[in-house]
Amino acid sequence: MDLYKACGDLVNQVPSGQVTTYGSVAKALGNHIARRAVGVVMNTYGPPLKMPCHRVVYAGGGLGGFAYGLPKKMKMLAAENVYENNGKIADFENILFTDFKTNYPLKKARKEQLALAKKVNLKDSKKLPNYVLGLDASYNGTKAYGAGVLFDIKKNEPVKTYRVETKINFPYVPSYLGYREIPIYKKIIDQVNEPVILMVDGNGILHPYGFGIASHLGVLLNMPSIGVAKSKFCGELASMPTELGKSQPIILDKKEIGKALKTSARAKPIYVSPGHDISMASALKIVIKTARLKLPEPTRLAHIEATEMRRSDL
DNA sequence: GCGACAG
DNA sequence: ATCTTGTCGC
Repeated sequence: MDLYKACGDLVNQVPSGQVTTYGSVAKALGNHIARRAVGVVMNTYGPPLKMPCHRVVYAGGGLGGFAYGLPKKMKMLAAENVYENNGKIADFENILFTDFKTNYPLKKARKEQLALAKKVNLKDSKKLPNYVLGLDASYNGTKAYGAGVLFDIKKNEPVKTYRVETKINFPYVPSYLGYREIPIYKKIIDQVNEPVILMVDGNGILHPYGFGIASHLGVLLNMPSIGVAKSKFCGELASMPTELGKSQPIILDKKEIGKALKTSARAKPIYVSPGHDISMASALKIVIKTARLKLPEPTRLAHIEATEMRRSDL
């Protein structure tokens, strides 16, 4: 699914003499939550996709942003008889275009997530592997650098590092992270021969639809997986964990969807949730066992590696 | 201005 | 995720 192209196809429908909003384009993509992603897409990928970014403005009629500067945006709009009035688009309500032709790609994606979410298994698979594969990605525009760190649980040490580079076609949209990063991780996992537990930078079932990237990846590849996030995506926690190595449940709709785990005395807790083919208890146990600093070693090392790959490639 | 939506 | 030096504190 190429959401960059889908975004370009929508913005190209806005006629000269009219404007639309970031949120309207997002709704046409299938979810208003993608409004910020629309701005990011135009800013980062607008030129190659050739879309009239200058016709996209804020919901209240504010001017919005422009990669080449606001004066240029206003000049281009003026050439189409669209003018500014005190920092707002004149006659905004009457020249607002929202009548997009679309097949709502994000609605399709959500439907797919909901179907796949039914396959999530939260019990431990017969025999959990002795290895963890920590996964993380770093970005420069449309280019992604992915790293996987194979980690021996018993010996408590990294064994091998995998690296991949790939083009991506999906922006970061909250609750759709899998569609952006799974293609990267698949390329890494293809090279791994040992049975592993996937440890992903992101969430498992700690997700508004119970289907974060760790669950998504685990179900698609039929592998046990764990999600480890640095901030809370959703749900409520009764109290903050204070003691090192202790956790507090995160509740959503009266169900426990994850744990806030204190792994460092001074840092904020991390958020652990099972992805697939693993229990909450085992997911937590493995994260605790592999954590020396704030983040568990497999993801921490993968993060360092992915960042280094990007920097050395500049 | 506040709160906040993983990466 | 990315843009970014030094600095405070355990």
